[in-house]
Amino acid sequence: MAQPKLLSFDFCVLNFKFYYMPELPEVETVARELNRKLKKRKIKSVEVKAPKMISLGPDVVSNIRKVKSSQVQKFERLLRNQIFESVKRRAKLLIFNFSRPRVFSPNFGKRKKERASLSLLVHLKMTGQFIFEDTKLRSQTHGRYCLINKASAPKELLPCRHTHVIFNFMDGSILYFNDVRKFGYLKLVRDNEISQVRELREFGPEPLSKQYTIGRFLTAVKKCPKRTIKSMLVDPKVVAGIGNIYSDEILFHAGLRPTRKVLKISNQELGRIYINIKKVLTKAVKAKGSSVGDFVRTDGSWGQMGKYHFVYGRSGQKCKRCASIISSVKLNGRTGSFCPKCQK
DNA sequence: TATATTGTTACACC
DNA sequence: TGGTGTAACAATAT
Repeated sequence: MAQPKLLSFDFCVLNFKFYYMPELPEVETVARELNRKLKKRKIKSVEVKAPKMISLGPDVVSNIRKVKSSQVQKFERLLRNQIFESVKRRAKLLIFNFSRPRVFSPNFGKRKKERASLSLLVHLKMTGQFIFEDTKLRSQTHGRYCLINKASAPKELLPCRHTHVIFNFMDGSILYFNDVRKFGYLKLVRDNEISQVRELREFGPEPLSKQYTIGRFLTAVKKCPKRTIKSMLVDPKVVAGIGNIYSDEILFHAGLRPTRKVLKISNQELGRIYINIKKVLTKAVKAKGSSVGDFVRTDGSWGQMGKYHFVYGRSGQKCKRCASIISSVKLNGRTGSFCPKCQK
């Protein structure tokens, strides 16, 4: 009887059902939540259980690269005593900033030893998730809950077999990083190295920024006249943060099929796509924020998030607008869904 | 066994 | 040569 009530308040879950891949709105939600929850918390210790998921320095990320145990130790050591300052998002990448640790030279603190502050870059890829566990909940329950999978078997003790990195805070609260597929990564860099991080350099513009104008959109798109519009929207170098789900939804609302070639799209149609990039993502950022909250309160009820989707994941079902059957195509190795009547 | 997924890379083709 | 597409890869639950 007491348990659902407990879960409804102190337990902050920041994750998504495994087939709702985190894209810009989901990562934005995670960033905002974590920013609020982690601000000024000091790390007591870090445990890395899956060395392949972490890396040090701005090097190119590779899932295959073996990380030596010394690097794991260094990763854990560098993060110890760090204080979370902020969590931000760039494309689908989470950027954690830590405050500069006060390190003094041996001569009685007269001279500060120069040391760059640290940033942690985290990509959730498909199934990465952060779960923050407050002190209050932990003192009130024996077990901890990990809603990592589906409604039929939602509860697992934390840490579970998919927990790969654990952040223990001074006040007893804990942040878990889980990833079923292990495609995600945590990359620790010094702030003076951050400009060398390749993925950050190569990201296209943020679609929700004021700087992302119709002009920028048109210029970028028209550079590749022979590509399909869908492949342009999901290309992080063209525009940041859009994946399979939102590209499908944007194209539905713009009324264009994903297979259309850029060359054969009119300026008016491109304008509709641009408008809907802003519209769909803005709506999703708002919706994700609230639906995640609902999800936590209902404990195991995963619904809510898909209710705004018109085409994604609805192949074979009726179009919500015209009742035609939603079709799908394979494009660049990904499934694209569209309504054959609403989208031309 | 086939499928789903992201982002990167290797390679074929025009 | 470079623009473009295709396939493979990482991992694992369904």
